[in-house]
Amino acid sequence: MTRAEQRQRTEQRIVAAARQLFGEQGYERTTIRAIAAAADSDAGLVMRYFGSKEKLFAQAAAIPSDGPIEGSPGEIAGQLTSALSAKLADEPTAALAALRAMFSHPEAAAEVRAAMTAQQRQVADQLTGEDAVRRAGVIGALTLGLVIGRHLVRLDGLDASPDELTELVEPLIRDLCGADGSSDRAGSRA
Amino acid sequence: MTRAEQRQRTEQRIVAAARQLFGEQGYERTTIRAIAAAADSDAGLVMRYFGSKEKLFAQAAAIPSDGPIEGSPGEIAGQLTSALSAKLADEPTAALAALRAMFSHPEAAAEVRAAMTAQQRQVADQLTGEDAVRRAGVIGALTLGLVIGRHLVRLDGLDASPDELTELVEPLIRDLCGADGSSDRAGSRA
DNA sequence: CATTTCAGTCAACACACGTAGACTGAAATG
DNA sequence: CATTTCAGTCTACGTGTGTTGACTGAAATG
Repeated sequence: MTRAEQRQRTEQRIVAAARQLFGEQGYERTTIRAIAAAADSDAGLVMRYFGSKEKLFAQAAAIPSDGPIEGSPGEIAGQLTSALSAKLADEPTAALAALRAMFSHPEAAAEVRAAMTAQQRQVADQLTGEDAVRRAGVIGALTLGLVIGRHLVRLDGLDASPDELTELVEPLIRDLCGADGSSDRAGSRA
Repeated sequence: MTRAEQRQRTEQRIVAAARQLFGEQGYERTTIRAIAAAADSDAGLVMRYFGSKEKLFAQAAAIPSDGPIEGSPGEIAGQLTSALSAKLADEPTAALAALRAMFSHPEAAAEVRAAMTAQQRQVADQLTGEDAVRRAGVIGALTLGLVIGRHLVRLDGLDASPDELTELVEPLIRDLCGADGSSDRAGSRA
């Protein structure tokens, strides 16, 4: 096995171990030594390859962005719903690491905020009404709550299949997008 | 000033400082020394009064429970909405400390899970339908996402007034409670 | 084959943390 | 007033951390 290959594999093992441990225990409780051990490697090597714990975290906890979101309110609702469904289906390890760490680690918080803000802005720009930003915010909050509630907190009832949950949530998202029959939305009681 | 008074005031200052710092920085990043300094006190004294960092945290991050939730689906929706509204209005410092810490501190996670599970069970017990637990879970996730999104992550759009947000969220909660006109709920597309 | 490069290992540093214990002076007690 | 109690302060210990740098042996290079 060539030297470059060997190095690449080791780096990958380290990043994978870091992702898992950061995701399970958060930033502060995860030590370089533990990561190195889990990757069958050495703390000094981790430092040499990634420079610092901070940089390793940044690399391990980068959040993959969802695709672009566009179209009519109904289409937007559909795209949001299926993006949510994907996040419920498998454990998004990298995102979980960022999510878990964000509450005690400002840089991780910025990462999550950036990822969510980008998506919300896409949504808000294409919804009509003066409260579009607010509605996009509630959609973001709902998504955030579901992902955290399912993967991190393991709330009662959120261990259902992704399909069962999506079925329940989809009408809410459609409502918030204003994708229902008439042109003005729900607030039937206000 | 009597000695008992003096002690009580000092303990209160310490708990208040602990609540704030735990809420701002999480469990691990908050040091006994920093708490003592913020309370104009001494680390050794904090130890003597509270025994350990762990015990101080438990006292500072105890989550006050909402009142009982009961009645028809419509009433339940109303109670949930006003409880949510309260959580959006002022910063629930103790709960924020627990919320922020829960992601890196297992004991805090248990605290939050217990508080939320208790409320969800109350709701699920009084809703009809086989998916009651799931619906209560989604309500919990929505609440969690809104509180975290507003106070911890400061998501776009969630900085609106509590009334504006409540107005937007209430129909969703009513829907999840099955409080709408007809007896079977939304899922018009399923 | 001789030399250089570099992945991997090991030991050690400086620092910050939770925690323990000795000490001081004023309030409580008789 | 003499004694005890105790709030508050200071110093120090042990431990675990991120990080550094020296060392080793095999792969790369000429």
